[in-house]
Amino acid sequence: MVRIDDVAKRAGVSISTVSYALSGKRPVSERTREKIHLAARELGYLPNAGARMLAGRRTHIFALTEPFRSDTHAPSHMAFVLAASIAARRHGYDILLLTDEDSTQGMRRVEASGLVDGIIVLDVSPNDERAELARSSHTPTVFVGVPDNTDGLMCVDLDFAGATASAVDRLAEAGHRKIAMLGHPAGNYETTNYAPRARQGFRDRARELGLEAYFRPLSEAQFAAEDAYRLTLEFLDNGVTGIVLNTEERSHKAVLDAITARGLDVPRDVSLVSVGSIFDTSGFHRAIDSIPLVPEHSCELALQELVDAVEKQHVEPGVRLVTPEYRSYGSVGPHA
Amino acid sequence: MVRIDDVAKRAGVSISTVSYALSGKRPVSERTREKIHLAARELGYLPNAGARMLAGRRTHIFALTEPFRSDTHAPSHMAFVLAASIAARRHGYDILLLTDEDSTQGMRRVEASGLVDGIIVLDVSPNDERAELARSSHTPTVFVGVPDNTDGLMCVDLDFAGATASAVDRLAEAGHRKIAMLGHPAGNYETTNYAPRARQGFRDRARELGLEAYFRPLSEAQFAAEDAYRLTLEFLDNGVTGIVLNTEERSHKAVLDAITARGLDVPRDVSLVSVGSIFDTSGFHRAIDSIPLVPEHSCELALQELVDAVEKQHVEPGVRLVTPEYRSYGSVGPHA
DNA sequence: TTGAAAGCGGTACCAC
DNA sequence: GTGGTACCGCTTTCAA
Repeated sequence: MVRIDDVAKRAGVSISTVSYALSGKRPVSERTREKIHLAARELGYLPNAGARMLAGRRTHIFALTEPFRSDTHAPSHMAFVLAASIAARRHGYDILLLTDEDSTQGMRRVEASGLVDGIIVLDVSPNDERAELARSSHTPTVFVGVPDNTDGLMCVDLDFAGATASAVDRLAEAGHRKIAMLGHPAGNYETTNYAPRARQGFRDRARELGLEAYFRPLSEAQFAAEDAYRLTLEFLDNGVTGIVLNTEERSHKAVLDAITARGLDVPRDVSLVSVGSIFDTSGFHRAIDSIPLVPEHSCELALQELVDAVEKQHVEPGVRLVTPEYRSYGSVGPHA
Repeated sequence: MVRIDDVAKRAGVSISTVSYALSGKRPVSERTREKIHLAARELGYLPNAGARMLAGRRTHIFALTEPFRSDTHAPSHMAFVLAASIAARRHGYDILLLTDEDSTQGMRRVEASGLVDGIIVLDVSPNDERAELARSSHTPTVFVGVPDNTDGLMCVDLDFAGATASAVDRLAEAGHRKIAMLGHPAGNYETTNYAPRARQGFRDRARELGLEAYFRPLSEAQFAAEDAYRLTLEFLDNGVTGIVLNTEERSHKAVLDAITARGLDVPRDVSLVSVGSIFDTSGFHRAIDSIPLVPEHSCELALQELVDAVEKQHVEPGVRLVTPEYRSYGSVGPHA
């Protein structure tokens, strides 16, 4: 194993100068800096992780806690893990997976052993037990998602209310006066925080604009697509001309099928906007405008917060909402 | 932070005795052992990770490299990551995620910095570049999957050939003489190692038993289900009475649909065995016998190998195949 | 059966 | 701008 002394010797300087030259924590003359970097590169030197942790009180590792529940949607979940990991690497941190059945146990463990500099919490539920733990922890922690009680917590999430609101805006601009929203399975309005926020944004903005607006949740997951089909037919038969979708992928297809079944066309007769989807809505037979949930955005912001907290040694609690981004694929047209 | 001196003080012994009592690397009298464990528990003591790495030359962390390719099947992938992580924890190790675009880069990094005690390689391709790296590495590495050249490598995988062979056995025992196998998309027979092995086991055993046997791959993923439907009809029309499935979930449904479409019944007219599936085949409308790919089995075996190599400081190269396990759900019946 | 003390390989303070 | 060195908290050898 190549040690810092090896680099120092080869560059003809002291080990402290090597340390400073590589960390940049103290000015070093251009010439020595180059010599040192060259030597380090030639030797393939990387500081020993353990020594760095011990002496520097910094591990350059973040823990990622993610309870794998039975209802976990694997593709979304993976996208978030991957996005978090990539964002972390960009800041020079590695990700340690915390998969203990009891998620608080893993957090306690890494905290007590000083294994990580910070913790990223995924898959946040409204009354998440990890919230309380984070409050009493000395390890900076960021939530990707929003629990009910956010006191003293750093949270990052998509602005779901803003997203549905701007979907309503878009439909209103196009002249639609009677709109509807298809939501998640009803249970999600109890077990998640984002579903109600999305609904709220829809209702509030529709009221502000004086639109006639209907909201319908789906029933449980396995029947969601059938539900979406049936409810869409209902909407259409009631003269709805703009629909906001906040559902999983299969229901999107079902909605398109229902519209076709009535002999109608998007966007000629009906306009569609998908909100908070993590999949690609431009790939459907009929591409659908989207205000997507982009894991990369949420995670990048979360990591910035976390790195800041770690390196400034001071956490700034608060909920940061990612600004929704409208992606136009031509599924919204003027009201006939 | 609670340090070892705190525990030593509270237990009234020296720090070396605490270290030995907790690691068990040296006999300690029953009485002191108890005192020390009590003190440690009361104080919530866990050894500092950095200090342990530095002094003990062991990090208790394994790296997990998993290139996320576009064709990655998220649910399977997640199941393997989770299984690996759980198996690792059971052995007292944590998992560090390596998601660099260039997978060898991450491996080099953790090796040079001594961040991990070992490496787990997932999603192995036939000519995996990580194989060469593992050979020249001093960090013990285990492959979950089998590359073409396994010289000097530790590999673990399901015995796919054995699995299809025993599926053939089961059909032969039930009196079927004309059987068929539905395989993966054709490309997988070039880009993966397990697909050809499964095909091989099917062909060889059928030949040994003198059965009339047909093998058909599917076309690319998005048309797989349609293919499966069509090919199944062909099989049935040609008098095939036993079918081995080595495909993803949707094609299983398509096969069942095709059988129904011909007015036939499982297992009265046709017998079915699924091989190497990672999903639950007992949940279909018609439950299907299965010789599954169980991530927990592969990962548990892989972790045992890796832990052994790390703790005995000696790797024992070789390919360990997990013995297939036949799960009977009543989809195989006697040949009419 | 137990204790004292020498490292492990860096970081960062203090001098110059 | 650069170098010497006292830690960081644990493991493990050596001695008792």
